[in-house]
Amino acid sequence: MSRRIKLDLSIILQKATEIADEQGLDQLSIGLLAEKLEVRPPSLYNHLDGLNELKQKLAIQGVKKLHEYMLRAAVGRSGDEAIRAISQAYLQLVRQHPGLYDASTRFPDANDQELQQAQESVVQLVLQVLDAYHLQEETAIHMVRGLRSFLHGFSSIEQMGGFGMPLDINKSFSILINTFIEGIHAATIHKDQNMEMND
Amino acid sequence: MSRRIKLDLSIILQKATEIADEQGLDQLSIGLLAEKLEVRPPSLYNHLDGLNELKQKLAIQGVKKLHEYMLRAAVGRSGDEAIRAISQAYLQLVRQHPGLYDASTRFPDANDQELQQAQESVVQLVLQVLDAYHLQEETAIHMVRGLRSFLHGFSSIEQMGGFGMPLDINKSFSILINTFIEGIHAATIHKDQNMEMND
DNA sequence: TTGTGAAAACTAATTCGATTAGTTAAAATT
DNA sequence: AATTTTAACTAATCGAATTAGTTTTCACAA
Repeated sequence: MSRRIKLDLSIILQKATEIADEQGLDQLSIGLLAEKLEVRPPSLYNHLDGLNELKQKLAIQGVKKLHEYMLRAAVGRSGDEAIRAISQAYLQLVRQHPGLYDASTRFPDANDQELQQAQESVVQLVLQVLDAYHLQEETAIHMVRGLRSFLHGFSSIEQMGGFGMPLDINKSFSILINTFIEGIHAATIHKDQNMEMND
Repeated sequence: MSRRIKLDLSIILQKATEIADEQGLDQLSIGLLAEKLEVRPPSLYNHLDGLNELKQKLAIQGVKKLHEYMLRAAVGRSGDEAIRAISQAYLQLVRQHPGLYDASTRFPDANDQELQQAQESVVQLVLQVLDAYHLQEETAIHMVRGLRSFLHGFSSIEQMGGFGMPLDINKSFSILINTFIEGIHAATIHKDQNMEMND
């Protein structure tokens, strides 16, 4: 007989991702995961330190995949078009990997180097897109926060089934992104003009 | 000797709220709650059906309190000022009752009448505030979704310590709310050209 | 080919939190 | 004062995560 089963961290993460995305992150348990992998629960401990660490790894995967989606969307685009594209990519990531995304917002290990680096990549990508507007540095950061807040809020609420009204959700999304884009235009104060805002 | 302890659903909810707000919703357990109430865990089952029901009750409290905060903020205000006020109230609620708010987004029982009614109240309140802009009906709903998304996103990210850059968070918030308000103004299409405007 | 060591599976046992069953004490009501 | 009800309690069960300790398989060197 060959070895009962051939496990591997990446196989484990893949199956865990499937469970989290399909059944919800809270349904992900060592027991269920072991069952799907046709292995006894303790076997998983040869590859990871426990459920919590597993979720943290998923969190990292989630942010990396988010960056991947957004990067792909941003390639070859700039300005308003780029903002629309990365926003759609964000929403798409959350729709396609709700469990992974959930992990990335609920189990981020603030001390993890890899996670921080992935998060930083996302922020940098958005800042780069905003570069086209020549905003003041601080303003650009405020806008990144705004876009991120909106995207996280919108997709989270959609995931929890929170939009009750019978009105097309995708339409809301694109209208609101456009609204935000107008806001950026309004906030545009060229660096070259170098205005000082003190308060 | 008098009865060992005097329990009561409202006392239980109050203590549970304290724990959830101070230590995080995930730290709330029957065991810890019983300990804080100086009672044995099983005693709590005389007053509620379990941990899950408890969290659902907290969710309801959370939405009710959110409405309460926003309503108080909206009184006597209208237009842009009202939007700023209810937005600040939202953020304040999340800051003062992170656990309660968390419960309301993570454990809403979609079938609960009381919860639905409380949520509906919040939506109605915001719609009422937006009335001042005489938006098209659909547009108004899109804007409610936008404001809600932003507020939920911003406060959630703040709670998880997600704003890493060293830039004042309150300033971001007020700038972004103003940006959103400009967006509403831009979206303003009068339902009825004969209606009087506020600004 | 065979023996050995490491990796990674396994079984068995522990722990901890939630929950249920069944008992008893206090309070309220007649 | 007796009885009924409420709400505490103890004891027991259950399920999930984890740890301990054992055994199987595989890679590789003699």
